[in-house]
Amino acid sequence: MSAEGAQPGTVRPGGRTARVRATVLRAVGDILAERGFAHLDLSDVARRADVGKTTVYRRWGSVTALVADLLMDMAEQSSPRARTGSLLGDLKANARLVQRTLTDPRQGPLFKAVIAAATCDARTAEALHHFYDIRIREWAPCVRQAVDRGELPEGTDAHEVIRAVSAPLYYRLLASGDPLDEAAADRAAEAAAAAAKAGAYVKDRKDEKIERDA
Amino acid sequence: MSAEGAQPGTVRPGGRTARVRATVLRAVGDILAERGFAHLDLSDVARRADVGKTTVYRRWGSVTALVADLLMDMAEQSSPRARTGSLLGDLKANARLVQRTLTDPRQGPLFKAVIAAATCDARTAEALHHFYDIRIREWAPCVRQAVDRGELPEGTDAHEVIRAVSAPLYYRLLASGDPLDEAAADRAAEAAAAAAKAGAYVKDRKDEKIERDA
DNA sequence: AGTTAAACGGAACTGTAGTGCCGTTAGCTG
DNA sequence: CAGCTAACGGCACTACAGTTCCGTTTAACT
Repeated sequence: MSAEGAQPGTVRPGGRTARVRATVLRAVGDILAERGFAHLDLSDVARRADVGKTTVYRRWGSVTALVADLLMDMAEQSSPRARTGSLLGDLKANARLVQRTLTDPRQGPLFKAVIAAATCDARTAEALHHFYDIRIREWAPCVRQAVDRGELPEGTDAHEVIRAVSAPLYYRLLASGDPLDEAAADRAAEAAAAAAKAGAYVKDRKDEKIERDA
Repeated sequence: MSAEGAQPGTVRPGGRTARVRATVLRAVGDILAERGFAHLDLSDVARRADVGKTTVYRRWGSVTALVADLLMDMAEQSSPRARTGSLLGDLKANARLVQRTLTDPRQGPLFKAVIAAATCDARTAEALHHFYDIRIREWAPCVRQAVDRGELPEGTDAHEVIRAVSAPLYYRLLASGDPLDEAAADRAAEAAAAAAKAGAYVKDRKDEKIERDA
């Protein structure tokens, strides 16, 4: 007898199963990139991937689950960090990378769609957070090295600095709509570096100036 | 004869028409806040608003158009800025306001959903950008006053500083998933203030250090 | 108050997304 | 390489979102 609790695709992950997954995720990415999250439905995915409709419904079952799986896939391909020798150089390289990704004709719309999907479902959101966690971990050493070199104060939260570089770019992409050019990327990097040098990202500041209310 | 190009609701905007719009937008907000963008469909809206299904389809016609109209409505209610007397005080007040809004049980999910909708449609995105443009204009004077007081360098881009306060909070909400607490808000304000003081948001820097490549 | 047509709303219709059934293909194990 | 069954895929079915049609209500203007 088989353990009936197992999800389809987990017992025999290779061969055809893997091929179907790759084709389907490719189709999902294509649809998200060119039509956006709102126009994604499972029937359409099955048609585009040239795969049985039943298969898509059985293995994923919902739009958000599809996107979550796509994010798992995206999380595996990592892009290595820069090593320019200075904090500002590294942060600018990171900012430029993010900026180029978000303005790319395929990646930009894709990221928009993936984030939209994550707002609708907890599991998808979790997959997205995992994705960014990996990317941030990849780049955090830049900041730690800057601390070692004495460029930044001791106790600086490396992850927080890396996030500070991306944040303004994502804010432009999703909220304000301001242009996402190289100047914006450089500015994001410079601002993060300046704030970090001023100690804005030093963590666990128990020695903070005494609260002065009441 | 009537100009047939006119959109429904524009010729007789008062009375029942206005009442229907208010009820429908209320229902849209409710659904977005409690179920998210993916589960919003026009039939459901009509049912919840206790309004003829035909009306919703005729006047709005799509989910994104509904959200765009909701954003028009949201843009009208503005929240006045703080006047604490110092840049950091004002920025912290702004950061706290954004943080409280995004963690509010109704407003938080609503903002997520609205941003998700904006990623799927150009007109909705435009409405969202307009919404943030208004909010940012409202708070920009804080920064200009700080320049006048000599707290910030001449030529500092006021809008950019205000955006820099919100950006990390939205990044947490939508991308990284890190906690959106008061500490995060204070950090965002402090980082923006520090970067601004360092001159990271001075615009039109034609006197920038000479490019040194090739 | 009366007139006009803008806007609403009920009811019937249609296309298609989502589901269930079952036979076929092919991945893993020994 | 043979057997077992996980996983796929075609087909028929269902439910409901989205559309059309037309009669009713009522906002705007005189």
